[in-house]
Amino acid sequence: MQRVNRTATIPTQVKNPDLVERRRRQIADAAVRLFIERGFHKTTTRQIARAAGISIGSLYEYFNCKEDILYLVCDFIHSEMEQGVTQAMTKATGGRDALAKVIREYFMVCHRMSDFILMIYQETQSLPGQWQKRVLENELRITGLLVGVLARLSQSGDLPHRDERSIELTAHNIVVMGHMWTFRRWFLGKHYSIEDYIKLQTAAVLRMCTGGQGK
Amino acid sequence: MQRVNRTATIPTQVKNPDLVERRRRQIADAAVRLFIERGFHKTTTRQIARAAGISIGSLYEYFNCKEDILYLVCDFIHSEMEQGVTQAMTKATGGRDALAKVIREYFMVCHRMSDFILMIYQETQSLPGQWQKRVLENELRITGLLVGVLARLSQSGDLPHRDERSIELTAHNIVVMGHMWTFRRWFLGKHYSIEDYIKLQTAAVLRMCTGGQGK
DNA sequence: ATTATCTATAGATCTATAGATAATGC
DNA sequence: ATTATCTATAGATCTATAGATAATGC
Repeated sequence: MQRVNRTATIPTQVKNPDLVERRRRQIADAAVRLFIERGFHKTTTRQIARAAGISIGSLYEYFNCKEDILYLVCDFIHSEMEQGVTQAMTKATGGRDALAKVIREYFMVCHRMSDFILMIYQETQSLPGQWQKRVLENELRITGLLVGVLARLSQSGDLPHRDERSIELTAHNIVVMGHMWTFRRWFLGKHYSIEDYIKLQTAAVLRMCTGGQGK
Repeated sequence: MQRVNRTATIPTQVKNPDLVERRRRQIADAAVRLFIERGFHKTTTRQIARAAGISIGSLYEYFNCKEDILYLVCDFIHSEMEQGVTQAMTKATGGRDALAKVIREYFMVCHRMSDFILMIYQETQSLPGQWQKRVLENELRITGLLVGVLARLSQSGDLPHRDERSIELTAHNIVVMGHMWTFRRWFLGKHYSIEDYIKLQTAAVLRMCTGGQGK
């Protein structure tokens, strides 16, 4: 696993690295719930400290500023997304319905992480430029996983051949369809179950991939 | 035209309605630029007043609170979107490539309004619940315009028949593909021109609509 | 004696308003 | 005399830190 210490980029006053990791996780877990509920700007550092069960003073031993917390939260979320998507990949090792399986697994990850994905859409802009960039890189890496699958299926003949750009854009489309379930949930959730959504969108993607040449 | 006074919902101390309309437009125009650049929360009411060329005191004669300004800004944006999309519709009155024309026009509207659409994605959550709901209704109304076109094309035989839900979801997909150009622009813009994007996505949507039965 | 944590608060904002002034219309 | 605008600021936060205290390890 890529168990890199994602926390390592953020400076701290505290010497014990295990403690740093533990406390930061604890703070991030408390913070993300507040960010989802009230948004980043309306959440105060005091509220985060209280929800994490530490003092405001301690909180600032583990982070330099409020934005640091948001960055770590985003990073944790992407890390979990990536893990989920990677796992989803393993369930699709070729065959006619390989793509359908991948889509199902990916959409289920989005469904499970709905609130978190939405928060990233809303709050990425609140990060300092340097870290905004990193968040976008994470986003791109996850899309890249999908590109990889499509390329393999295309090569193995389980999907019709299409040029590289077309494959890439299809991957973006699938990724965004998963996100769409989170940011249009206020509508979609009223009219479709997640199973309906998976079924209909999978059919649409398959037509999109195989259509126009009657395979 | 639906020249309802969209401003009418927000109370004001000022008696002259024309003046209210004019000043609010002036304030909203200044505010939206700041919101796009710095985000809603990092923009202060003083900055808005200064950019609009009035005093902070006057500003509060036309709005009760900062959130009011954001709401009006969102409403203006949706109003312009709707107008753009409605106009786009008129260019597609049937025939084989009717859908392609609609998609092109719609994507061009998104391209033109890129920054504004992105802002709505990011800041809708900053609105009070009551107004969040209205913004989502606006969003739905615009999607409804697309549903209408697809339904008509489906009925006239210019598109294969499909059930209602499938049509509805296709409309959402097209709408979101337009938005995707705005919120993935940091990546897409580096690899595709808007023309590339329109061409590839139109092909994808057409396969999605006509695929699987080789029409 | 070193490391981690806490309390208390400095300092910097920012929203929204009160009360004074200027502009407009009869 | 009514309506619109401005200046100046009350009042309420909120972030981040300084300095004091508690816990840990040798």
